[in-house]
Amino acid sequence: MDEKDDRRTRKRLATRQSISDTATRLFLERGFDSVTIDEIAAAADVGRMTVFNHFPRKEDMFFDREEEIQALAFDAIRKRGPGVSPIEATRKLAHDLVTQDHEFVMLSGDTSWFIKTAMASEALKARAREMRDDFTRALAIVLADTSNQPTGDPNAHLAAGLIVSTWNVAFSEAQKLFDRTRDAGEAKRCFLAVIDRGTAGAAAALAKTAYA
Amino acid sequence: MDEKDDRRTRKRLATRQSISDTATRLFLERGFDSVTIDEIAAAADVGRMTVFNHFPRKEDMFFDREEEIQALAFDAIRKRGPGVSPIEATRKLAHDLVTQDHEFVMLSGDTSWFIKTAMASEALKARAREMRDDFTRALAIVLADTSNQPTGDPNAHLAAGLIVSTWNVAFSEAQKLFDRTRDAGEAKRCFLAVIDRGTAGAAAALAKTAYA
DNA sequence: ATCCCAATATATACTGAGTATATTTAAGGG
DNA sequence: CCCTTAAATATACTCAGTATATATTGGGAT
Repeated sequence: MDEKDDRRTRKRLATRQSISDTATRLFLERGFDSVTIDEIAAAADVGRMTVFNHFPRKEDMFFDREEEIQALAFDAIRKRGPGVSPIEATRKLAHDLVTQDHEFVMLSGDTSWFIKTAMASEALKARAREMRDDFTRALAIVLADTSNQPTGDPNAHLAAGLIVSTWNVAFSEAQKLFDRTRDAGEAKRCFLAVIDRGTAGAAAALAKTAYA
Repeated sequence: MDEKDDRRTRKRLATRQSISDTATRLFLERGFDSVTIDEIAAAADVGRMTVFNHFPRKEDMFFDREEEIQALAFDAIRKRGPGVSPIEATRKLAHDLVTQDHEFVMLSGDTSWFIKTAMASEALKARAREMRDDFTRALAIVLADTSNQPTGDPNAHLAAGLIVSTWNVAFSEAQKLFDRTRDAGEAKRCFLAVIDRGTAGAAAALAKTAYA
C-alpha cells in the first residue's frame, strides 16, 4: 500500500522532484546558505509548508541519496564470498567502485561541484558528519550480524569506526589531490592506497576476531 | 596586554563565569534544548546580547574545555620520549589518564550526567562531532609536524583518523558498559582494551611510516 | 579631579529555520 | 455522488543568531 501507482502518488512524487530540482539548482547557483526555504518554495511554485512536508530539514534537499550509499556497502558485506572477511569485503568494494567508475566515487570534474558546495556550508558539513555517524552505527550492526556476533559487540563498533574513518580519509585525500592535479588516475590511486593501508590496519586491530 | 589583572578583566571573567554557571545549572535541570538563551540571560541577570558576547553559540556554554583536552593530547605527542612513536604516545596517554583517574575520562557516576545531558541533545551531539573533526584535523598537523613529515601528508590524516576513531569507540563502549554494570573498573578495562586494539591497528596501518 | 578612549554591556530590530494547527483541495473507493 | 483521506496550503508562532546603535564603566593621561 506504499508504492501505489495511482495519480495521487505520481503527483506527490512529481512535487517532491520539482522541489528537489529547484533547490539543487539554486544551491549550485548561489551556495546552500544563501538560499532560503521561502525562495525555494517560490521558485518551485509551492507553498512553504509543502517544502517541509517533503524535506523536514533544509539539508535533506541536498543529501537525497543517503540510503543508496548505505545499501551499497551493506550489500557488499552481506553478499561477500565464502571465506571473505567483512573487512576485506569493504576493501574489495572500494576497488570495485573505482574500477567501474561509480558515480559515488565522484573523482572527476563533473561531480566535484557537489563536494565543493557541501564543503562551503557549515550546515551541510554538520549533516554530513551526522550521516557518517549514523552509517557507522548501522555498519557495526551489519558487521556483528553477518559474523554471528552479539549485537553491540564492542569489536564490531571498533571495526566500523576504523573502516568509516579510513573511507573518510581516502575520500578527502583523493579529493584534495584531484583538486591540486586534476588527474583522476592519480586521485584514484591515492584513494585505493589509503583504503588498502587503513583496511590493513583495521584487519590488524580485529585480528583473531570474526571481522578480519 | 591580554591577560591583565585589572578590574575590567576581573569583571568580564566574573560575568562570563556567572553566565556559564547559570547555563550549566539550567541545562542539567531541564536539558539543553528546553533552556532558551533568554532564560539564561534572565537567570544570570544580564542582557541577552551579553550572553552572545561571551558565548557565540549556545553550545559553547556547555562545551567549555575543548582546548584543554586538545592540549593534553598534543603535549603527550610533543613531549614523548625518544624512540616512542606518536601513535604509541597516544596509547600511553590513554593508560596514564586511566591510572590517574583523570577527570576527562569521566567513567564514574559523578560525571556521567555530563555525557547523558550531551547525548540527549541533537545540537550538542552535532557540536561534539564538529569538535571531533576539528581535533582530528589538528592532530594530523601535530603528527606530521613532530615526525618531520610534510604538512598535509595523507598518512598523517589516516593516522589521526584511526586514532580519533579508536578513542571515540573506546569512550562510548566504556560508557555503555559502565551504564550497564556501574562497575568503573570493568569500564576502564574495556576502555583500555579498545584503545590497545585500535592503536595496534593504527600502528599496523602506518607501519613503515614515521608515525608508527 | 576631569577629560578621553576603549572595552564591555545593553536595547532594538531584524533574518531565517523549524513547529503547531487549522483549513482547503483533490484523489480514490464505495 | 458522497465520504474518507492524503496532500497542499495559510497563518501564526518559537527561538537562535546577526546587525547596529547606544549606554556604561574602567583605565590612563594631563
